[in-house]
Amino acid sequence: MRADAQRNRERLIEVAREVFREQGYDASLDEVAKRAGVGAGTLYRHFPSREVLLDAIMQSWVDRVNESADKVLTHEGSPRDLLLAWFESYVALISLHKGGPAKITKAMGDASSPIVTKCQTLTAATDRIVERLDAEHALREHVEAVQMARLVGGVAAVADNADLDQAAVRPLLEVIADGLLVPSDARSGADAVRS
Amino acid sequence: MRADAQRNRERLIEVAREVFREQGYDASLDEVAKRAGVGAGTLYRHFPSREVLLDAIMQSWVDRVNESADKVLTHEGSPRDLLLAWFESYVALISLHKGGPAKITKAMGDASSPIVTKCQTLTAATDRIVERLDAEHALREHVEAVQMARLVGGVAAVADNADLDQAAVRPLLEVIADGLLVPSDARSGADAVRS
DNA sequence: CCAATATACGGAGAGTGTCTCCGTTTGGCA
DNA sequence: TGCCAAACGGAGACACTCTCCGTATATTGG
Repeated sequence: MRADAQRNRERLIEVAREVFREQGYDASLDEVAKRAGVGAGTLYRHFPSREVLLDAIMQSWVDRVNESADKVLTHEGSPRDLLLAWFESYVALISLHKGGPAKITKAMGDASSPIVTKCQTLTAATDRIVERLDAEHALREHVEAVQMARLVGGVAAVADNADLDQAAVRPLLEVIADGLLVPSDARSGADAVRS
Repeated sequence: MRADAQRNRERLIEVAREVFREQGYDASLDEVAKRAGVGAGTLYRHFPSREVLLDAIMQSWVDRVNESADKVLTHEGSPRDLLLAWFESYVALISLHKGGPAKITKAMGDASSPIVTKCQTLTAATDRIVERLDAEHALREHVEAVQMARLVGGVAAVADNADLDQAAVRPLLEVIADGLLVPSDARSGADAVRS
């Protein structure tokens, strides 16, 4: 790739990240081009669609997802706390921009989406959490990472839509956690085994 | 109102319902006007915004909500079955059109939304279910209808986004139900009292 | 039945956003 | 330095929302 093309590409990503943060995923792409000081054609040559641009923006995001999962897994606490910690991370990660949760839950099931690899990262991270909890026999039977992702994605979508703050989201996540974990009295046995 | 105005208004609602069902809530309003055989001005005079038009479309929907709640409440079965029956009705009711769940969960918290009364209908219906289950001591403490609406709305939003079918939605609703209901062994006592 | 008039209609067009096409410019190599 | 493939830019076609105002018509009182 020619040096000027490389520069423009990077600048566009940088500016787009800024604009999307300010105005949400629906922001005008021409605005992005203008603010980056390039023509609309240049933007669309590098990023044929809004989705492809989003994909590029999210490169660094993949690292954050994995870091968050790592961090959550080092937590020493009850399975419920661990699960809730991951849920809160999850919501935060997909709610970086307005409209983010909808975008991501939509792409989740769509193999042809340009950001499908990003979603896989997220699912893989969720899977690590599921495996850990499964090893502790803390989860009910037949709990899959995809379902967990859908449930928490749903909460994030509602929170994003209705402008809920973290305090309002927490109880919703607790309900989901309680629905996924084996009831507490049954679990106390498993806890005892583990410690 | 003049007779022709009345006619146009009704025709617009009818056509809009059809177009929205076909193309989702983002369908072009000019398309609605054209298909109804009126000018764009006529449409916008009757319905200054897309939201107002949606509100008009949904008049009959209010009845359906209440009917569904009535029907669910006549169910003879476990609290879990009753709750799940309502959840499925709820999802169906807000998923009548593509984009519906997002629209409704968004309006849910927004007192200035033109369809706020419709949302209240939905919340009121959910409240009836909550009261019934509360009377049976089947719900955990501090469960509010709003939270329930958000959780199920979230699932509906995901399902709508990712094109999930009913079979895929069911387990998600079960998780939420299990998270809201008191664990089964604790509940058996309450059941005994009721029967 | 016929004005007179309030009421409603229609569609051109302004504003905004997406995306393409193609003439012009430029980076990189021989 | 000179060539040319690669990249640029922005005008403009197309789509959608919403407004404005000249035109048409339903209604009503005489």
